[in-house]
Order: sequence, then C-alpha cells, then structure tokens
Amino acid sequence: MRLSKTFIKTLRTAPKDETATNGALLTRAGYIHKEMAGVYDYLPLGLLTIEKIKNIIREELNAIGCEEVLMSALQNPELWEATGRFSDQEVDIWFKTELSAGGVLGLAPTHEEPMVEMMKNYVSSYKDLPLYVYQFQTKFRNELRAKSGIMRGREFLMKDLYSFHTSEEDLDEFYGKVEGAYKKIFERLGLGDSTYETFASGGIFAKFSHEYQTILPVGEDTIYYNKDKSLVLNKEVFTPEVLADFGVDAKDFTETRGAEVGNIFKLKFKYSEPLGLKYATEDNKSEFVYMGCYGIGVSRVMGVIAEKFADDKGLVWPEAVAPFKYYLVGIGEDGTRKTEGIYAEHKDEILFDDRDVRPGEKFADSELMGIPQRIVISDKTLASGGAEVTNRATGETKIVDLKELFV
RNA sequence: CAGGGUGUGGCGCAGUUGGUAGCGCGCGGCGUUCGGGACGCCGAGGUCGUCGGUUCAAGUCCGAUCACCCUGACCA
Repeated sequence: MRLSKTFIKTLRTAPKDETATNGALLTRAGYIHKEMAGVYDYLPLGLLTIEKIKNIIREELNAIGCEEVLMSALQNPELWEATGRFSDQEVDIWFKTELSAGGVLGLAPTHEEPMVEMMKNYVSSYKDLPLYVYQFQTKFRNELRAKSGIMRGREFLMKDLYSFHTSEEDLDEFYGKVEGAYKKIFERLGLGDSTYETFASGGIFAKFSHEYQTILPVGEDTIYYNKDKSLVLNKEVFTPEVLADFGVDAKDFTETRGAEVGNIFKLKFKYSEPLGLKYATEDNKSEFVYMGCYGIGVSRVMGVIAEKFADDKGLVWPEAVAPFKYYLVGIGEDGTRKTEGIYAEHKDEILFDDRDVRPGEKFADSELMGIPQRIVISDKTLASGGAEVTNRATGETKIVDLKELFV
C-alpha cells in the first residue's frame, strides 16, 4: 500500500473522546474511525489487521474440523421467545427494530437460537453428528455504557463457534480440542504469555465456564492467579467454597485485571431442548443434541493487542497481526529509486511511505502505526552496504544487503 | 442506571465584569529546506452541540434537551 494514495491521515493528538490507549492510538494512526460511542469504522489498515486476526482463528478452527458460515444479524423474535431470551427482562441488551409492515425484529447479540434452528434442517441422524460450525459476525449489544475504545462496543466483531454432539463424552472431547486450538490462536496472536484459561461462573448448567483472560491493567474483569498461573479464577467464583473445592488457599493468589478475549461453554441441552434439535440414534430413538459454544471477540482482541504492546511512540503490532510487515522509506534520489523497485516486487508485505514529506515525519508515522520492521534506504545506508532495518518492538537497527532483505 | 466531567474550524485548545470569535497542529500557494513530526511569507476554513428564554446586545446569564468521556453497577 502506498501512503500517498490512501485517504488516511495520522493525527498528532488524539480526539478528546478517545481516552483509552487503544482507541487513541488506533485513531491517531488511522486504523479506525468513530461513528458514535461504542461504534467504529475500520479503515484500510484496521481492516487488514482484523483480517489477519480472523485468518489466524480461521486456520486453527479449520484444523480441528470446523466449518465456516455467515448468519444474519436480523433476528426473528419467535425463535428467541422459545428460549425466553427475547424478553428485555431476560436479555437487556437487545437492539430491536420494526418491520414497516408491522412486527418486531431483533439485531443479534449472539447466535445460539438461529444456529440451532438452522441446524434442525440438517441434523436428523446420529450419522450427521458431530458438527462444528462457526462464523465471524457483527454482534449488536445495547450496552448501558460503551467504553475503552474498541474493547467494549455496541457493535463488534465476534467469532462464534457452535458444536453439536451425540454424547457428553464427545462434547467433552471436542471441548478439549477447542482449548487446544485457543491456546494456539492466542499464542499466534502474540498473547500467549499473558492469556489464561480462567474459571468463571457457569450459570445453571455447569459449575464453571471457561473464559480466556488476557492480563491487562485496563481490563474489565478482576481475576486471581496463583504463583505459576496454573489456576486462574474470575472474581465471581473466587469464593471460599470454590477455593475449598480446588484445595487451595486464597492467600496464595494474586489479584489482577484481565480482559475477556474469549469464552467457552458446555451448553448441553440448553438450546437444543427448547428449540427441539433432535436426532435419531442407532436404535432409532429420538434424542436431544449436546451442544457447546465458543467465542472470541475479534475486534476486542485487536484492541487488547493494541493496548498491551503500545509504547510512548504508538502502536507495536506483533508481526502476525500487523497490517504490513515492512514500512518502507526512501531518502534522497538513489534511496527513492531503490525503494520504488523494492516496493514493486513485494507490494503485499510493504506499507510504502512514498509521501513527499520529510524523513522525520515518516519515522514518526512508522512508529505510530506500529509496523514491525522499518526499512530505510538512503545514500548513507547504501554507502554502508544496503538498507537500514529497524525493529519497532526492540528498536534494534542493522544494515542489510538489499538482496537479503526479503529472504 | 448512579456519581463526576466535557461540548467553540478536520484535531488539540483559549475566550477576562455579556458588546456578533482567537491560537497551535493540519490544509492550499510560493520559496528555502530534506535522517527525527523544519522555517518564512501569503491564504482558505467556525456563528460557538441543539432548542427556548433574559437582554438594546449571548460563546459568555437562565432553562430544557442531545451527545461524548471517566468511575461504579451490568455483562446471558
């Protein structure tokens, strides 16, 4: 991408209404644009970052046999009335709208009901199971208070996976596979060292559910971890009874803040029963389908990564999620000519700062945008043998022969 | 939803006891610059969130309303 050709523009100061680090830097660096509280547009760089995150999740889910779909945001109330979840008393974050011909529709805050209803068309026998179906979809939640940049929005992007099984054992086994996939996903996202599977309230169907909490000072959840972080508990289950169950002592735990980037739930019959998702067993009995659901907040993850790695100069993306791996700057006639040639060969990997501005501004923007490697070519670098390559995260600089740049 | 705070050019801000708006960044032009957001000159751009009221006169006072931010509560 050529910076001279894009409409985005960096800002020296963050808008006053972006006080969270992620919102302020993503706005300043031209990744996002705010429509209103909790509602954001993703600009070219932001969209590329979102797509990188999505692809990592997609690859790991596909690797354990999941199938991707895309469901609708508009929802039929009848479906949700079957589970009692269209009621504003039961689920108080609905956005509801009206059909011009009369009647109410909802904007999906999650997709258990429509997913189950849809699968009724395709699941009729034990031979059809198990199934693992997911999507990346925009969710709408009428939060009382949107906050923290893109970390808690009213409209946000989520990956939601639903699994369908004939037995609890099969559900358990797949649940374990998802745990494995999630571990890989968070590692690849650069959050492996700071993200922990955390015990949280499981509602009425299980003692616990699992949340994936990334340790982050501005996270919304309070969590407790022991020395080696082998056991992490959300505050909501950090009770004497639960501690006794685990045979641990509260004084061995440290309190910190976490951002919930994912969660996984064993739903069992919670939705299959009220909506009537059944299958025929081998001996032709009709049974309800066991279910699990597994979420990752894609846009929130982007905010968490932005927040977690930022420094005083701006964003610092892990290479796997950066919109581009390289930020290319040419200085002087020779440098400029060389960079044009390099850009032509590696367009997909390069954010090319070909703007007619002074070098200092380009350096500042490369740092603000958080591109992992900055390549500078000038008379000076050519005289020392090639291009100067600077690592955004470490600040480490080295001269690399032009032929060795992309090997 | 409770408490606190803020709305003035694209962004950040100032505007004294009411007298119809000013600065920095950014933007356009010219020139000098060209490895750390350079400098000079010229210039464009706002009716002060919205509605109503007081007044000869309101960005400044009063009322209402909307939006936004922070803390908390909420989070299926």
